[in-house]
This record gives sequence, structure tokens and C-alpha cells, in this order.
Amino acid sequence: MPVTIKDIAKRTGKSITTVSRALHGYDDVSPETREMIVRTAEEMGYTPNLLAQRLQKQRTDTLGFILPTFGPRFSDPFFSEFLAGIGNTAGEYGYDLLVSTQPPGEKELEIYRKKVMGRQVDGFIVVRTRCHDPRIQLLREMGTPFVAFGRTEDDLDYPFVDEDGAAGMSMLVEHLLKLGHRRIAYISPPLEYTFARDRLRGVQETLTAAGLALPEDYLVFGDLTQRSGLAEAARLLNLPEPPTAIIAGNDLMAFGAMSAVQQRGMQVGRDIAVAGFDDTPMAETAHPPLTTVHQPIYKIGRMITEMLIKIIQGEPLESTQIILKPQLIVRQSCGE
Amino acid sequence: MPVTIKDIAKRTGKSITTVSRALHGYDDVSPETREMIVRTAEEMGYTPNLLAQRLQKQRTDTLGFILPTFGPRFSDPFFSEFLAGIGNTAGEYGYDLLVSTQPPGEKELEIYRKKVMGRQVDGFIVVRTRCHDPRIQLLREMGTPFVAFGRTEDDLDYPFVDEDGAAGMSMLVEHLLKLGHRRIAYISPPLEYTFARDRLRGVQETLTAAGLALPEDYLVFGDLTQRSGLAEAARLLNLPEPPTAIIAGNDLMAFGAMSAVQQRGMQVGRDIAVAGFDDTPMAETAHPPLTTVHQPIYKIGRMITEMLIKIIQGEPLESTQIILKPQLIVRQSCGE
DNA sequence: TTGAAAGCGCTAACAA
DNA sequence: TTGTTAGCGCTTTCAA
Repeated sequence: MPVTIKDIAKRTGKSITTVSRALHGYDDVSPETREMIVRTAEEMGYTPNLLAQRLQKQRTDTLGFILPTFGPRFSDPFFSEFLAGIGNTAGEYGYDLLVSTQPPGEKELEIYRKKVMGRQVDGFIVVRTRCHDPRIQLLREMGTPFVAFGRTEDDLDYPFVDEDGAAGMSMLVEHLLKLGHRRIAYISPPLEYTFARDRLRGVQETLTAAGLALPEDYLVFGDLTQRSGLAEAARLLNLPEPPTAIIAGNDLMAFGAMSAVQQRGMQVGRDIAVAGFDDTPMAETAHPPLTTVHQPIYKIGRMITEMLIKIIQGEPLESTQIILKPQLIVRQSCGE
Repeated sequence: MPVTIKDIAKRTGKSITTVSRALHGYDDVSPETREMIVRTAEEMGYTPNLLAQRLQKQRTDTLGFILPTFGPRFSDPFFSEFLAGIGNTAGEYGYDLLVSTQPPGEKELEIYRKKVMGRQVDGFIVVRTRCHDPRIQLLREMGTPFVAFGRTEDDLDYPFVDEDGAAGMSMLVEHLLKLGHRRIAYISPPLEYTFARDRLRGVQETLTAAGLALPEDYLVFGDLTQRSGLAEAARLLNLPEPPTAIIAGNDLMAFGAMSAVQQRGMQVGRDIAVAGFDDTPMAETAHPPLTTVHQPIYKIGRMITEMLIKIIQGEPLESTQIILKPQLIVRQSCGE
């Protein structure tokens, strides 16, 4: 049986109120009493029952996060890094993290609703926003504090952090143009994601500005996995007039594209350029090292968590909608 | 203000007791009353306050999991897949998942203790066990239900699931021997992990049985990251008499090793063999596809979670200590 | 079939 | 400086 303040009260001969106050360091308890209570609490190995505290305080000190998993072989470095960011930050601020795994769809919203209505969380972290994201709408309706990684295309006012994907792609395309590439193909993530449209726009606009265009058969779609990157790159390479450069909408697909190139006996960076987006840890140690656009995922996780905690605690935010400037990381996968 | 059973009681003119019973489908409530109550509850958008339910029930219906993160750029496909397994299973059984991130060390145990003593979780999932794992000891002392992924070297009786890493490595080494390799090097994970000793033993014993040995300079140590795999493989290749085959203790280091080989202009699978362990999703789409030992991480996550839930619910387990037989996946990274 | 009342462990307003 | 009391929202025993 775990120790409660009642047990401590009995043992010290004080009331539970006094015990509670002593343990919280209130100054309306005499120093001797406080010291005695604190000591006995320690001796008895007391740990407060958080459930009871939270029920009373009407606060859960818990942040919710729903991991959008896709199938069993779910593996995305993006999420482990992001999770590390939010987990560490939450811990530092004394918050717990309640994680659910659920692919996008019907049941997803049900979970958000249940966690909020069941008063299990004080707020939510939303990741990988979609153009018309029902989660954002729901969370706004319910009046739950939340911060998102990413924007939507609806004109909704809500707090988020995002990277300027269009600008990132623009830098990448400029880089390729400067290297002399004219036949540039793009493997896009599914356009339901706002970041996918953003990045695609960056590619298209920059090509157009250079008097080029993104031909229809140079625009293909993957599902963010390495496997799809490989498959789509293979299709591009089979074109009568294959591209000389392939940009993938994320690093994972870029790795797949590199494999596709290498499978044909060609050399990435010499025979064909490949680039990604995210700058995951693997990008640096891949062969050849991947040219990509850096996205500080860990840091974004931290920022979002800090913003959310401030909102929950009613503190003012300097800025609620943050768009980070991307950084181009030139490595060897696009040649010199 | 969220709706409580009190509100429903007021609205229906019944007592909160009756409301509670009706909502739980007890049969000592008249059908009409029940129906009326259930309907009003729905109309009012009632969702039970889980905190209150749990405080009363003295059960949290929550599983704890502490993600051992190492530094900010933490990214390991192992964990995302494992997390998907435990998250999905927990959800199916109506359990929540409380995730903390914390590198191994002092504070780690503090978190385990706090979650248990604070009655925030009914049980724990422990991952990546170490030879003398203080977490296991602590959890046993506290009498908390838990299931581990991996064994320890202490002779403790506790429930776990593990794969026979020695057998896996044995198969891998046999495969390389059959291909004619005699100079086989091994990049081992840190030996504090039980699985690392296990795998190393498999390598050594199989080589010894074949009349060979693992020379001292063919045994190097990485930290499970791709970066360390690259660095250690580079060192091996610099040896006066470099190995013809490099086994890495996990896939991530194997990918790094492949990069090291390729950086020198050599071809993996032709000039030198590289093999891994885990069979992460990337193994299949890498170039060349990686020969490795399959570990059903998602499935293990599911098994462990189901075992833990059974223990919590007091149901009997058929077997509490499960050791899975590994499977060798031959791809192209070791040649024909 | 229903309701009153106690209690899960805690905090806090109020009184002494 | 301390204790009494009410109450957070719920479940459950007991009595009606």
C-alpha cells in the first residue's frame, strides 16, 4: 500500500492540511513542524498520488501527441527526432507526454476528442498538418490549447511553427540550375499535406522563373518512404528523356532515389544529381552524402512544446506563428 | 465546463448513482430509466472524467515507456517501429501510453520510480536491457508489473521477449564462411547491452568452431549509430590486412559501414561483404540491399504489450520468457 | 429499482 | 500556526 498524506498525518500527529502545506513549503507552517513532516514523509517514502492531485487541481500536466503511424513497418527518422524534442522539453517543464499511435482517418479524431473530453491532457501537439486539417478544426472547436508543426490552407488563426518549404526548395533548385541542370524532376509527397504543396510550389516557381517548367512526367508522387522513392525514381529513369537531377520531397525518398540510380550502375553526384529535404542524421553519412535542406526537427519540437506550455499556463507568446528560414546543405549527391 | 454525471442527474431528475449505473449498463436500472439517461448523456456530450474514474478505481489503465534517447539528433528506426507496436496494441486494449524520453543514467531510475509511486502507470515496458540493468532491479523491488525487450546477465526471474542474437549471428557468420570469407571483422554495439554480448558471442563461437578466431583488431566498437559504423569501418579498412567481410551489430552501423566502403571507391558485395542485424525497413531498399538478421520489432512490441496487459489484469501467461528464433535475410551486400 | 453516503488522495477556503 | 470542512468526479456498498 502506498503512503498517503493521511498516513503522514497520523504518524506526525498533525492534520492532513498541515501535512499538505508543509510538503508544499507554504510559510504558514512552523519551521519545526515543516521539518518534521518533511522528514517523516521521506522516511515513509511518500510520493504524492498524481491522479488525486490532478483531479483536485483540474489540470493534468500532460501533453498529448498522436503519432501518425502508417502500417506496421512504420519507421521515420523524422518522428523519433521530433519525439525526442517534445519529450525532453515536456520533461524539463514537468509535463508528461501521452502518446497514441493512429493513422490519419476516422478514428484519429475520436482519439483527440476522447483525450480532451476525458480530461487526460491539457493540450495537444499536432504534427504533419494537412491542407484542410480536421484535427485543427476539432481542436479549435473544443477550445483546447494546441500548437501545430505546419500550416493549413484554410485561413485559420492558430499557433504553429513551420519551415518555409517553398524557400527551401527554391534554394535547392537554384543550386541545381547553377550546376547546369535543366532537366529537373521532383518526387512529391502526397499533396494532402500542406508542406508538400509548399515544397512543390517552391520547385515550380523557381523553375518557371528560370524560364523552365516542371513537365508533367517529371512530377511524380511518393508516400514519403524510401521504398516509394526508389520506385518513383526508377520510373523517372525509365523515361525516354530521363532527368539529370531528381529532387525528393524528403530525405527518405531521396535515399530510395539514390538506390534506384545505383541499381542501374550509375553514380549519384556524377551521372545524376539527387537531393532531399529534412537533413536527417543519415543524410550526412549516406553515400554519397546527401545535399538537402536542413530542417531543425529537434529544435522545432522544443519550440512547439514550449509554446504549448506557455499557452496552457496563460503566459503571453511573443509570436504564435513562426516560419523558419531554411538552410541549404550542400554535400556531394549533386556533384560539384 | 465539461458535463459531469451530476449534470446528467440534475437534468434527468435521477441520482448520480443511478446515472453511473445506467451508463455502465448495470441491469438493476429499469430499461426506460437507462435509455433516458443514456440519451441525455449523449445529448449533453458527456465524457467521463478519466482522472476521477481512475482515482476511484485505483487503476490507471496506462502503460509507461521510457524512450532511451541519446542526444538531440536521436534517430533510430528501431524505436519508431517498436513504438508503433506498443502504441497500437495498447490502444486496442484500451490502455494509454505514457512516454518519457531520458538517456540512461541517474535520472532515468528517478523517472521510473516517480511514475510508479505517483500511480501514473499500471506497468512498464523496458527496452534495450543492459547486462546488469538497474531498471529491472528497481521494478522488481517496487513490485510493478513490467515486461522487457531483452535479457540481463543477472539470474533474475522476470518476463521478457528476446531474440536469440547468438543464433542469428551464427547463421550470418556461417553464411559468410560458406561464401569463402576468412577475414571477418565485427563492429559491436557497446557491451553494456546484453544483446551486444549475445551477438558477439555468436560471432566468436561460430568463428572458433570453424577453426578461425576474431582477432583483436577485427573487433571494434560503435555506438549503434550510422556515423560510428562509418568511422569504425573506415578504421578496419585502414588495417594492414583489412577484412573481406564486415558484420555490424545493427543495421544502422552496417549502413555506415557501407558508406565507408563506397567512399573508398570499392563496391559492397563485390569487393567486400557487409552485413547487419535487425532488418529495418531501410535494409531492403539500401544499395546494395543489406544482408541481415531479421528481428520482428513491431511484432515483439505487440507481444510485450499483450503480455504486460495480461500480467496487469492478473491473467495467466502461457510463457513469460520468450526467445525468438532469428531468421537470416540474404540480400546482395555480401555478394553471391 | 433507486438513492444516500462514504471514500479514492488531494488542495484550499475558512475558522479558530 | 493549525485544523475543520468541502469538494474535485467518480464508483460502490448499503439501505430503502
